[in-house]
Amino acid sequence: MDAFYASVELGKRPELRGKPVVVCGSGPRAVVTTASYEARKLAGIHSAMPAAVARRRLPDAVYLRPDFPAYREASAQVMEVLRRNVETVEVVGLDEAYLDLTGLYSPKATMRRIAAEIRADTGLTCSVGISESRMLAKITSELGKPAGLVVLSREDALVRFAGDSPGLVPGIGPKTVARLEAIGIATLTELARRQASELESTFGPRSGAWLHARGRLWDETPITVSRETKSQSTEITFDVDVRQRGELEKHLVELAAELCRRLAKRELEGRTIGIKIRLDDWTNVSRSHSVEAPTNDLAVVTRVALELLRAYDPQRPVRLLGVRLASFQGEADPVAAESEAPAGQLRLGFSSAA
DNA sequence: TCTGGGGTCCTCAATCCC
DNA sequence: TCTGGGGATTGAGGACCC
Repeated sequence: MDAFYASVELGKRPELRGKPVVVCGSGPRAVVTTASYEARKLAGIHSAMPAAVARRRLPDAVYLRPDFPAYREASAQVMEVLRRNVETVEVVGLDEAYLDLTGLYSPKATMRRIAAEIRADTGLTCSVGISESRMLAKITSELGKPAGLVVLSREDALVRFAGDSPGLVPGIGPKTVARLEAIGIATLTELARRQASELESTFGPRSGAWLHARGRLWDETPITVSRETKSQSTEITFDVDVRQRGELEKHLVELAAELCRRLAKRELEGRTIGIKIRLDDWTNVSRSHSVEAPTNDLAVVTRVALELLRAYDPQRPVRLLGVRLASFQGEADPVAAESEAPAGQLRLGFSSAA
């Protein structure tokens, strides 16, 4: 979806159309969640940018608090359109999905129709990429933003992106780009030319093999209809770093209560209770402990979380505090039953409606 | 006024068990 | 009995994504 949160806001308040709109939190440490294309164009505002920087660059933009219930509602409508048109839909976050178009007579016509339906039902636009794999569909969908539809084969992509940074591939982030550059790899073509053995010795067997495949824009990740929840967490970044242990413990108790409330709602129970701490110097620390039996019991989660905090006993001011539960038991979540897309002999096209 | 919140997956080391 | 090699599990840390 294009500038999803901002676009939903524009639907709620059409009088803002054409103006730069930025969705972000209100605190001193808030970051930008979404910027409308006007805000991007005018001042280079993008998601994850500190809200304070955005306000300095573009004081006259419209700044809005996120309204997640509205985004969830809009997202559900969009996904409903996808599911009524295509059998295998993998939802990734509120504003992105992969569709298995294998076997369709005309993937392009189908996606044009779906995009039009989404627009008719929700007033929102999306960008579509159609290609031979999940990864290529995603890369391709970026080319058409906003509201575009692009079809690109792997063969054409290899030519088109030959001189681009490997960072173009989803999953290759800034750290990996830097490590690749350090061994003389700055372009996709250079990555594609390296032996698997060399990449494996630098990055380890799994990551090396993965990079070797991605360098040739090769990807066989299946489209999976639904995924099991592996963990759930709640965290808070304080407006001002916290030094007092008592205050930290008070926040931890509140976080545990919030987490348990959400876990209970989804009937999730887990064995591994963890805490996460970010200190003022940005070092991250996590501690966890596994209990005998799966639980979402407030008393147990709170007790273990407090024990972990007391054992670690932060020696610097704390910026962020979080609680997490993981190692969930099998079929606790009714919507989480795993199901995989049919393998599809003739992989004509996958598409991403990112 | 520098850097959110909610996730997934991977690596590596230690430990236990077969 | 000694030794070694695998798995599986835990725990910590980090990269990455929406």
